[in-house]
Amino acid sequence: MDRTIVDYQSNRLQEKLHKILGSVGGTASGCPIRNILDRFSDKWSTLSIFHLGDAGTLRFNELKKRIDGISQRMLTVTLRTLERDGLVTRRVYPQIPPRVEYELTDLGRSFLVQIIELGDWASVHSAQIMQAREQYAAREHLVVE
Amino acid sequence: MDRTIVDYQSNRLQEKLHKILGSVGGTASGCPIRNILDRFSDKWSTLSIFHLGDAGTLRFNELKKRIDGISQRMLTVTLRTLERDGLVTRRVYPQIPPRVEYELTDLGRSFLVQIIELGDWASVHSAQIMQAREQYAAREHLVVE
DNA sequence: CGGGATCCCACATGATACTG
DNA sequence: CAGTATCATGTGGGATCCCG
Repeated sequence: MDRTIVDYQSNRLQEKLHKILGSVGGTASGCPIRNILDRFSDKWSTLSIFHLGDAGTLRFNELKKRIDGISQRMLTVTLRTLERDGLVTRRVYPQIPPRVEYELTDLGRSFLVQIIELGDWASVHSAQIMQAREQYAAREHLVVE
Repeated sequence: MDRTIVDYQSNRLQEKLHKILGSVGGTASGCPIRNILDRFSDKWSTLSIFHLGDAGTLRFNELKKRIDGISQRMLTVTLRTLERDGLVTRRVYPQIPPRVEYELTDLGRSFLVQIIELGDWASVHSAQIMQAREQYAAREHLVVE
């Protein structure tokens, strides 16, 4: 059930790890890998993709209602970035008042699968992590004598 | 080979997605899921875990040498957080000069597997994303008339 | 309705200096 | 060697106002 102990030493994973470490080597900010990983780390990006994945197509304000606490500005900025990276399509209907619909691309759905797995991991291990945090405060640090 | 088009509509994934959306619902900053996802998004955390996963055990300065560009302060802060969350162990040898070794826990190795998959996704799709970015600059936005 | 433009501040992070 | 403490800064992101 709980796969906490993982065979991370499998050739397959080691291979991927070395490939990644090679790619991120130069911390030159131009590094595309780092650049993409930043999308995963962005709170608003992940939430936007979760909701678009769930709902299919959403208008700007529909999305805004679903993402609790996001400001108009950040939703705009986030969606622009996702559109620029090819994860989301933006469709404008030239009518008054304007209607703009957002939807995941195939690439975006592929991305969604990844962050679902992340979220699932977090969900499964959250209790373990919360426990570690509690112990941390009241712990003597490990000392080898 | 390239699984860009993914069956993201599988019951399994939808189930996980709904579970996640339920958990992140209240954007109360105390939310453990959001809280954990922040670790994934942290540049220095992911790099630290990559290198610890690759090397097994590393001393403070060994790790610092491997993570290009990290400041002493940020490495300390990062390692403390990872230790607090139970992802990394910190072992202090009381000798002069001091010797401190860091190593992934089982939980940390489980985490490592997740970010390897992320990095792999980024690596596989980076060309596609870079291409999307180039097109974005020179594109007429999609308008339905 | 769906933004764009500004202002502004908190906080994350870098640089530097000191220490057991 | 492995930090801690202090100071400096830049920028992510919220609040607000305006516009087609």
